[in-house]
Amino acid sequence: MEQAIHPNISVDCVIFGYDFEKLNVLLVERTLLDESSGKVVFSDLTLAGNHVFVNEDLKDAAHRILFDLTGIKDLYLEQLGAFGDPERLSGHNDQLWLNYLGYKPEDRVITVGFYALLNCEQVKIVLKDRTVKWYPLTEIGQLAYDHNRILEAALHDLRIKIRTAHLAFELLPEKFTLSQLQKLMEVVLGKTLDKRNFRKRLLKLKSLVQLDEKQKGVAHKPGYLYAFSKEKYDLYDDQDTFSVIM
Amino acid sequence: MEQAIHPNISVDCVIFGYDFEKLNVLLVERTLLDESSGKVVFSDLTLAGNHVFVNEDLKDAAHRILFDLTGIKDLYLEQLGAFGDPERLSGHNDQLWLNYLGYKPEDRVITVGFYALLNCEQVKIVLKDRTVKWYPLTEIGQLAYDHNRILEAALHDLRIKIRTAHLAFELLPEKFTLSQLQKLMEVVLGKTLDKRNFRKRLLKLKSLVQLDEKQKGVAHKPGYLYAFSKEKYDLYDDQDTFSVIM
DNA sequence: AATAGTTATTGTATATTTGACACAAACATG
DNA sequence: CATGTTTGTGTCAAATATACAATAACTATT
Repeated sequence: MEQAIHPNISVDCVIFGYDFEKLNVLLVERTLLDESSGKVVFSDLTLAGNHVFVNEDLKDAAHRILFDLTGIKDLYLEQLGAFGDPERLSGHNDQLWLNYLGYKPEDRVITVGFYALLNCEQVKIVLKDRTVKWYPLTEIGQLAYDHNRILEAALHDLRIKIRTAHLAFELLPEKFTLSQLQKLMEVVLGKTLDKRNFRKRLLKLKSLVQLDEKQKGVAHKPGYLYAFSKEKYDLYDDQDTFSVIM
Repeated sequence: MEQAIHPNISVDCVIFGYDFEKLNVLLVERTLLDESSGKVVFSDLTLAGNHVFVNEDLKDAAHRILFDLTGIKDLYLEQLGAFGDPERLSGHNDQLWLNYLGYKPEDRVITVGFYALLNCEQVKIVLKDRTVKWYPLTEIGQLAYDHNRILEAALHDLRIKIRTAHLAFELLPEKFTLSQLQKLMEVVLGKTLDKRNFRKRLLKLKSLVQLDEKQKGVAHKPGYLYAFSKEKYDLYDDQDTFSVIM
């Protein structure tokens, strides 16, 4: 792989992490220090992103960025589209930062947005040379560049696509209870669902298989564990999808 | 607007045109002549596309390309995403053509796909310096570059989004009959629909208004004309959308 | 002027899906 | 063993989806 950086094309990833409570997004701190005084000029947050290499496929670049941050190789990745407003890097802090990194601040950069889905349990080592943390979706304020727009687009797409059933499984561990799945849908869709009706529908999904195993160590009646069967999903394809869940 | 061409970023548009019979796509002929003999080296078809200007918004670039080809300014435009396979321009003919146009064939170009919708009646002057023609969707063979992939993505997106009601109106003239609308849905969705049930559902749409006018000059009972009301659509917003049509 | 050809318009009965709702069983804890 | 907590399950009414056919309105032809 050619390692030269392409000056005009970048990739930004909205990394959604679910912790059984809420949706979080992995954000990277961007802190500029004054070179002489060492004082903080500004400090804010960005999505995980970087320029692509000149001979690198866009999706490969996204996977590379995800791997560097989470150590996971095969994350679910969905492209959101290109963001190419000529003014997208023209914020004051953005210009200072690009200059600091050695880019030409006036260069046109279009970015391709992706989003990734994972369960927070999956990612242990989040630390690197820069501070990277989970932020609850509901508490995210203003981000660098046009990253709020990208986040918005990602959330919009997630809310639509999660109805196609298999997306939800990316946000859960391998084995999960129906209640955990329901809670996830409630968090993402932003509304509560009826337990009995939810189960009735879910059990129609051929790709959702009940295991011979129950939850352990919980102070209540343990639920059966379920898993997503990729084989059955591939088999039944689109019958097993779309608006199965509401 | 800065007129310098950006060497690394292009825009390609899938222009869908409906002619009350079938879906068509506007394609551009790409014919390379041997400079000395004048013989045709190859001749094939491409989507409507071009490089963006360095300070031009992506959507603006798409509109510019559409205007140059159709003379229409306000076409419905939807972004499909970025296509960035490093090998996307490496076909034999593609390399010859890029060289002929004066680009560096080895340059990395990512393209952003869009699709536009219009009724074939809307566009009169299709001629320019290069041959541009409507091709029935079902008869399109192999296109240049990765344009078959872009076309596929556009069609997929169109089939999903047309269920959100207002897309269909872009493919019809201002006034249309319910049968014309039904035929359009049948063509796009690729299946026949029950007339009575179709009408029952459609008439629930608040944004679809019946005019005091009937079809004229047809050799059968004339149908009422209908129109799409953008005002009512904006008013009722998402109640008026999604899976109203099946 | 009558007829043939074509498409528009409309309703009902049946099957299917959705939505609301409550209680006993199973585990951990103290 | 009593308490707290979550699981797992069925029915009925309402809404929605589907299948289906006969008459009306126009043009073209004779």
